[in-house]
Amino acid sequence: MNDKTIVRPLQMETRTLADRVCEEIVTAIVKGELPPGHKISEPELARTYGISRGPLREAIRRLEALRLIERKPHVGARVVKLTAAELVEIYRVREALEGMACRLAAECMTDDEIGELRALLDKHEQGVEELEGRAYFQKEGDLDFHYRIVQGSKNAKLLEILGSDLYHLVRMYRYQFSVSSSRPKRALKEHRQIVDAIDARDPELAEMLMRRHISAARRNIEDKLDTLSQVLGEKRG
Amino acid sequence: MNDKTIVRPLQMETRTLADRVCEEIVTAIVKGELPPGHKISEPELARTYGISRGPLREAIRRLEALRLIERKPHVGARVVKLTAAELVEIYRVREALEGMACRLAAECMTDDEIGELRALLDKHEQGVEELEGRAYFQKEGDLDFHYRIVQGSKNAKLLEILGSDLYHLVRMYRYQFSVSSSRPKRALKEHRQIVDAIDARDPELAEMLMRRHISAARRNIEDKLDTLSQVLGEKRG
DNA sequence: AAATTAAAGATTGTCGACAGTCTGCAATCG
DNA sequence: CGATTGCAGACTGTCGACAATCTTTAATTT
Repeated sequence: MNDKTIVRPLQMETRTLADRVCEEIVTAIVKGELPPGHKISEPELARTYGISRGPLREAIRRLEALRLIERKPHVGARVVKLTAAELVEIYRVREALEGMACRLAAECMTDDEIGELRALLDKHEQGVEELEGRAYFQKEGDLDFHYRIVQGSKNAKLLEILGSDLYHLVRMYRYQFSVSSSRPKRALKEHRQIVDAIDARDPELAEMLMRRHISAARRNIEDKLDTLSQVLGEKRG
Repeated sequence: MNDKTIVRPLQMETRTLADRVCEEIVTAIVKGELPPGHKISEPELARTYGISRGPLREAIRRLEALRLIERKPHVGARVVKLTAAELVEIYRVREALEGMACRLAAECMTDDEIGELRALLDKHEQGVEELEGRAYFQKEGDLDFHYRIVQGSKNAKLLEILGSDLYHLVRMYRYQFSVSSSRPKRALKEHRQIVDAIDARDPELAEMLMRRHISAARRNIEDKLDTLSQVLGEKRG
């Protein structure tokens, strides 16, 4: 009960080496510094981060759990290549899980949390108007909104799956394709409808709206990718 | 293009040590040989399986990814304790994901797969009648049915999440609480309805039926656990 | 006697080294 | 000239050992 309770000077690295390196590699992958398909060389990365192969292998294992890299025995690890089909699959899963999250949020979210959600949307609206709504919305704002609703569901499993299995991949996709949400105003409007349904404590409406919202985004991606593959397909077609 | 296509004599252990040990520990945990809350001692387990701590640590990390154990830095790993609340959370997630899987299965499943599904249900019906439907149904038969529908969705992400994050925990719960599905005939009837909806290529009905099916199972668990905690709660007043 | 502190034991995190396997290149043969 | 085989290099999988941390026990003090 004495000086031990002082705040540690600079958050004395209580986390393990593997923890920190894992985080760094995650951002490196999401930002594209480690591009998809890139070979992960254990000795090279170990030198890069100044650690031994032991902790690095632990970090790599964790990245595999996050579905950011894929490993083959005796061959090595590579950064995942997100194909169009897989991205669509992810959006199907998001539709299901976030729909459920939204339903539960309408039941469990506190009034304070709903207020914060509205404030967040107001901030987004500013961003949409000021920047003509591409840069801000595309990056983290949108996922912020979705993440908070998942938190509002008070369901740890939902949070766990969405947070550790899916959102990293979605973020990676957005960074690398530089997707410009392409319908920021409409998305914002849909977000407001969703909050209204949650505020009205209408679980079924909230779920339906969220599912339509994500489903629309999925169809948006499907269209883009279809036209893209058509253009590319004509060459080898 | 010659003899290289012969089947390998005895599937020369191409998997790594960590792979095999991980599998063994998974079954040990699911079957309760390693009970919930049990401390995972690295040196002890290493001796048990006759391997070094290196591969064992890798296996432990994989178990952590499967959510079967929890680790704290510098303290160690313990087998997860499945609380009632967490189990209900898992069933919420299953309701969402398997509902979506069932919807997609109604669109994507081949007629052959549907036929196999019906055959499986016939086999289950025999089991229900012969054994008065407890032992067989509770163990693997039910999850077989659900797993096949998820496979029928042709969505790898769904299969990944359900297979690696949730089903192990459900299996563990069933082994350890020895839950006797308690409504085998009704569940079988619901299963048949679901297959009928898939066969009719009615995605929305299929999803709704699957969700109701899992939701009923969840309420069943909630009731049991409520009464159980009531009984236990009277002691501590 | 209870509580606090200090030391001992064990365990986890980290490291360097060795062995088995895969990849790529080169030399050889058809 | 193309395909196959052998070899060199690099890399991953595995192992044993050391250091840092946590837990437990015991002694000391109030």
